[in-house]
Amino acid sequence: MSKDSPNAASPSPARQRRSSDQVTLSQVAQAAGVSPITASRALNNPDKVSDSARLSVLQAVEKLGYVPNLVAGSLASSRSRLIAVIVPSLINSVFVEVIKGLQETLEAEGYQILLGNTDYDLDREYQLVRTFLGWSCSALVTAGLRHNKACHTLLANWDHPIMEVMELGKGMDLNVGLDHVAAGRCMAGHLIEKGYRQIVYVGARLSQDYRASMRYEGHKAVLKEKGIDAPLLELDTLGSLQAGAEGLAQVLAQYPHTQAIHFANDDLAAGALLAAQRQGLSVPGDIAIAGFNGLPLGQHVTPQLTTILSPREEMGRLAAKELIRRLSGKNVYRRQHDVGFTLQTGGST
Amino acid sequence: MSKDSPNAASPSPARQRRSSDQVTLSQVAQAAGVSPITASRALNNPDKVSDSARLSVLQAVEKLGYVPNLVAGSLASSRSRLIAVIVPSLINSVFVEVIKGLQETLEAEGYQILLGNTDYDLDREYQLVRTFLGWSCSALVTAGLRHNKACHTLLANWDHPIMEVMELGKGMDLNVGLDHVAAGRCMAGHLIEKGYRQIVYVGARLSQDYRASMRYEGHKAVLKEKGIDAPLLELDTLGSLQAGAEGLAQVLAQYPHTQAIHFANDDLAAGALLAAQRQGLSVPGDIAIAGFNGLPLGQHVTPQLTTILSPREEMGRLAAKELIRRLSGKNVYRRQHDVGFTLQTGGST
DNA sequence: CGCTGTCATGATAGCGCTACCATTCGTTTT
DNA sequence: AAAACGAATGGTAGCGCTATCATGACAGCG
Repeated sequence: MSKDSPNAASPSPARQRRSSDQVTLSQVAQAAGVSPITASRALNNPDKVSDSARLSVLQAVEKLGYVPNLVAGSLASSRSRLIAVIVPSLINSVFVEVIKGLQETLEAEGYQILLGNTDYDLDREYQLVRTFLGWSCSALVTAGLRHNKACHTLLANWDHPIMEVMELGKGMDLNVGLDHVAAGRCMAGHLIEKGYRQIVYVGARLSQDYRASMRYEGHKAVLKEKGIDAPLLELDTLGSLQAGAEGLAQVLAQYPHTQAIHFANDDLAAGALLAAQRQGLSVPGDIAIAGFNGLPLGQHVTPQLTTILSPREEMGRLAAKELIRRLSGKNVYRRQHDVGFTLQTGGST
Repeated sequence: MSKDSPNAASPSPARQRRSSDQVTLSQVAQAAGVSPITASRALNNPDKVSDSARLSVLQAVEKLGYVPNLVAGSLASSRSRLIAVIVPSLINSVFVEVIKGLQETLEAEGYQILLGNTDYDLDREYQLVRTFLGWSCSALVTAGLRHNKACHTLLANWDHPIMEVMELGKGMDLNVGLDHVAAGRCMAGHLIEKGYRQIVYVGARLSQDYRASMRYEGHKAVLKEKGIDAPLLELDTLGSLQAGAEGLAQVLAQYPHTQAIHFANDDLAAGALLAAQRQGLSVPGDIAIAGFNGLPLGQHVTPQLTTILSPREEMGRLAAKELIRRLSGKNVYRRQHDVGFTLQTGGST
């Protein structure tokens, strides 16, 4: 269906634009017998117009099936009610849960989410940020505090709220997250306390998932304090149940005396636990297993997985609330929010 | 004085707009010594300008740190390179995987995703569609073929591609999905073939997740053909491991002679399987369990879960490719794509 | 040598909406 | 009664970009 309407043979219309048959605000205004600007106010600042004007505008909207052109509105007002959200991965359910928390809160306030996925690539992040700034987003949410140089300068000169989530630290603007080093310390402390001494930390793609390596730092520090070695095994695949199973196998091969494995996340840990089960290994008798994140799965396997519960949806919701507060003019409540974490001990350690 | 630059101290500037300090294309053009329209072409239709012009424009862009204002561009061209994606849930990983497939394909072509979540509410979907149309999206992707009346008329009058995914049928425009009734038949057939006769179908919120109830229809039809009763148990919570465990308990209570349970999805099925394990029930000896989706988890539990594998990322990728084809002018390849499904038999049946 | 065709570039005029003043009118204040 | 005020409304001028047409330069061609 090609949409060429220039059938009327007007000899010299000078210039012609494709007439987008769309209903415009002016048409609504005309139908309602008011000026366009009043119609605009009736829709966007209802309390700035009289009841009668508002009513007739709303009726005209209904009658004509008017759909506001948000692009034009944004250009005119340089406000878009779009929020850019940039995450490193959609496979990892952790980020999806944060998005979920963001979304339910932001949508309720009339904001839309522009979603970007960097696949753990900071250059990709920069490109996404550039694009999103071009949409005059009202704010930007990004996972993590690390950005490349270009991205950093771009954001530093941007005069809208920036929210960095997931980890805690000195960010560019607003920050909601948790202390991953502390989380690593916490779990390592737990394992020590349980009497384990031969403990291997297993992560996947640590250079990308640098938050997992921050947890390893915490883990290592605790073991160091006790004079214990902290071997690290890095898998080359992304975190998954499958990878966890492989991690278990590699640990057993490389460090046969291992008593406990501290996995970088629950996907790995659960994968290892289920694999151990298949192989007839006793957990924690033969090997203890711990994870991170507190995924539901961990509570349904036998034994239950010892893990650290991170409040992911809550993180999204809190981030959204802070952004909304900021966007409504109320300036800065707190720049940094520690959402904390909870050690959840299960039978697996 | 033809144009008054905003910094010149004109005593009575009559009207003043907040001068958005942002670098504009005109400034770039000026710095490059070309007209704005040439600068525009240099960025958007590089092969329409001379090499020298293109080069100087690109240098000016770099030097001034120009970020194109996509809002203005979209208004002028009524093309936005935004794709609206509307899903009913983000908790259900199935939709996230479709989004992932869409995204990796669309982003590569320079499209951005505007994400909306209906929470299985068709009125909410209508609101989202309205908003998204206001952004002059280039296309819209929505999960499912069912919409409310208002949404339907709105979309029917919209002259951009509409892609309905997940299920298969007569859609508004393009459609990529699978036949859920057939999938239900397939699994029921498998269970029958395995010799089970007392089979309960367990779903969660079937009025919302109507695709699950389509699978039930298929399931029921097969049993009917064999003259077997097809009891249905509907859970009131959303699909989750926890709900699956509860489903198992309820089935055992209400239908003590049950030999097999056909769950609406793998979350439920895996939850039941793990629960059975905790309770010392033998699967499939005491009870057989089947699911739908082919989540990785199903392959890691013992016994492996019998399920139906649906190509979710593939569905997203295919949908994106079809959209891109359509958006590039190449008209309609095929309006409807059946991505199919695969029965994956595991030890659980 | 004029005629047409192609290429690179530019001038102009919006896209549909809202910010910014200006105006009107009825009501309050001094 | 005059002045001051606030509420409702409207006129105008853009927001920053691109579609459309117009132009000039130069090549090919009868």
